[in-house]
Amino acid sequence: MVEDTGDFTRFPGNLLRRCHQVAVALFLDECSEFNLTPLQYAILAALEKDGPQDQITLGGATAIDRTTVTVVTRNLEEHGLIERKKSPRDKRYNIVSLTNSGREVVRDILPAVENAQRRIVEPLEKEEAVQLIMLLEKMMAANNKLSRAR
Amino acid sequence: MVEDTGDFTRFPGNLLRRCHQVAVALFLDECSEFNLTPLQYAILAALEKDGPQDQITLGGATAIDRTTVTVVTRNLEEHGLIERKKSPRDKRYNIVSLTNSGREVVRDILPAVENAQRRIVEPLEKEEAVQLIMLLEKMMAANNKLSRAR
DNA sequence: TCGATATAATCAGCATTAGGATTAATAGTG
DNA sequence: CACTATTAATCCTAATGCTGATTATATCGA
Repeated sequence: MVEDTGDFTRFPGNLLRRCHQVAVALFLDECSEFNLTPLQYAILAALEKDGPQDQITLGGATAIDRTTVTVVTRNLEEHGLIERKKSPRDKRYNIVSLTNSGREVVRDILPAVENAQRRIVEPLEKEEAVQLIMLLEKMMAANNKLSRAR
Repeated sequence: MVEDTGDFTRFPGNLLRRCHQVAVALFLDECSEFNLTPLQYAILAALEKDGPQDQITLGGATAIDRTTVTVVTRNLEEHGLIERKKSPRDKRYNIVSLTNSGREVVRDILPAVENAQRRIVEPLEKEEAVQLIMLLEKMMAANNKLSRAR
């Protein structure tokens, strides 16, 4: 019996990488007309839900690393979907807020985003999809502290 | 009833992104002394399993995009873990093979890689972990064609 | 044989993810 | 008040991932 050097392609880490690839591809496919990436959408959705906030808070709400938040928000600002202003109280903070244009986009894109999410779990039975989401949330909650963007 | 603009943080795509983040972080933590990333390991493991092969085949075996294979193999070559030679039969092909040093590393690192995989699913019950792997594989198999690295 | 087609690898460019260093600003302590 | 520590944002670097273009090579059909 030599066969216990597991097949790497079936390791959880590798499966998560590939499923994530697929999820991004489906998102981009469904949302192509809006020219928004998953991260850009996550930022806009967080701003719509919780209102204007600084970049660290935004990173916490979306689980996006602080340096990535810098890049993504700069990009969204250049496209006119958000504004960034230094807080007058504490000039270290950039307060990020939706523009009217951004508010419009984040609403209009929602059906496409939901289609993408549907397609991601489409190969699964309904109960399986529910189960998957539950398991992923459980894993994530426990390993919360491991990625810099809490 | 207004509450059907779902919470983006619980969408499958977002959960997959975050779980993948965690998986990469755990891999790097466990394997830090070997200075190998998950993709570098995937390439070495595929070479150990299937022997010397061209970059397209390698990309197929690991589900890594062809341009990423170019970057990762160049890096591994610079570190002396693999060799790349033009096939004499067809000079379009780079035939990639493990060096002795690479063969050594891919064997020595295995326990650390397995520890990482264990830690990824550690928050789950044993049957839950099995279920998760099954569900991820099912999703992936069905959406196979969606990412360039088949 | 010549021309069109196909294929492997690479490159350029952009987005995502993170670590580490730096800068600017604030807060806290003696 | 001055010195220290902390914190938010940014920059640099590097790895991952994909699109599209280019180059070199090979193949197939007329």
